[in-house]
Amino acid sequence: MQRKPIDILIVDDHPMVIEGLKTLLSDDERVSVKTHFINGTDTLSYLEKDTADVILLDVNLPDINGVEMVTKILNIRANVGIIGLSTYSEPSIINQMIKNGVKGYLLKNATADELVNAISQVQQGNFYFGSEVQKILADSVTQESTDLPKLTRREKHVLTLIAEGKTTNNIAEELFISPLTVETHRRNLMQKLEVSNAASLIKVAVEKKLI
Amino acid sequence: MQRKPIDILIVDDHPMVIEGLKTLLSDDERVSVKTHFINGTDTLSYLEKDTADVILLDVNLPDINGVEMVTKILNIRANVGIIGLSTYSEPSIINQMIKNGVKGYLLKNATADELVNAISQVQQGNFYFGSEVQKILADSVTQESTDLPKLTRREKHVLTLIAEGKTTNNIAEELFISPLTVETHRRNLMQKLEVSNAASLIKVAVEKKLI
DNA sequence: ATCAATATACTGGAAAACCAGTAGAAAAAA
DNA sequence: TTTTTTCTACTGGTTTTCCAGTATATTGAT
Repeated sequence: MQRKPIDILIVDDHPMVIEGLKTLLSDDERVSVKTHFINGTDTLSYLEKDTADVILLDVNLPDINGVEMVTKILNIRANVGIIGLSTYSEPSIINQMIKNGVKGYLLKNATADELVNAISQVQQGNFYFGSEVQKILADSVTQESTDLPKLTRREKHVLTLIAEGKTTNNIAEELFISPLTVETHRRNLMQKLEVSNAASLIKVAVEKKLI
Repeated sequence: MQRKPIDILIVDDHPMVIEGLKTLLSDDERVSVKTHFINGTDTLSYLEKDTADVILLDVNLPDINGVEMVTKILNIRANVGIIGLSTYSEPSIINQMIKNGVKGYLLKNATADELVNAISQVQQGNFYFGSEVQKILADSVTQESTDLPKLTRREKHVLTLIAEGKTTNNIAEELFISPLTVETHRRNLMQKLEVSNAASLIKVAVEKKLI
């Protein structure tokens, strides 16, 4: 029994990846690449008129970031399955993507087999994550929330300024607030992030990809 | 006059990139992809027995880093043209690659045209850099050496410890030296890296991929 | 063997960061 | 509207970093 092939949409700004995916998928008659886009905007406007079964979505698009893309896509087509694709594995991003509703996630070193597997699983409504991705997910559970203890907007702002190497006084000038206030923010940041100096603060900020 | 096609070697650990490159290059009869490898070791042992005209070399291989690969390849086959490939543009890496002898550098969002162009230029002994890469090179000239002003081994070590958020005294204990010495190192580091506090120091260290 | 670079260590003083506690105003949430 | 959170700001005291200059032992290179 030959079923209708799964319609695939590829979204990636790298021509060589697009071609690669098409080639890898062309050998398998269960899937059929419908079309491809090299940015988020075009993808979304396409989805307004037409749809697909599964979208292979590069996380690093030139215009819209991957996490937002997931939300926007599912807003338009709630039934489409999204598989995230990225070169490197960034726990926080992957976690956010999953929260927003991706059904699968693969690194770009995935094989054709993994790819087709992921697609058919996702099309059936299941989840599929590459082996490396699974490790990351496991880690992020053990480390009980890789994501940061909610910082306020102001705190994040101050944190980025600290990370830029600005001194308390510099920051105070830039934000038109008292240096004492800046210090309070820094103190609260250190407390929230459980560190004891500005250096560690930046280390954490870098780790959590805050800056 | 139909010349002998340029023999290409692809080195990349992403199946989809390999397939993509093959597809993109298959349309052009001036080039011919000889074979491909997914790691550095296999590539080098191949080059011991056989050669190619141009190597498309992914900078982020699983076993050997791109910069070293260039040196090793040219050690075996001095006449081969190497084109670096990477997803993101990292000035320091690109600069090092060029120093070590790559003849071209492209980001993975390069088009088929750019790719073939780069290959034929490099094969003729010329240089070819993608437009984004050229911008970076221009910037790094203006910023007079994006690469770090030689740090001593000890200084690098101290820098990493600072970046880990350790205090001067911690570091002193860890290295069995006086806190005053650690401070001197830190001072010299700040001078060399042209910053004025530990926070910036870490920022720079992160930027330069020292840690 | 000698010279240069590196790693080590100190003094002393100024500046900035760090700690603890408090508290009013503004904005957001209930 | 009331409550809570966030942003703001202060006092006062401790610790650490930052700056400038100096100096010796240990490497490494020629």
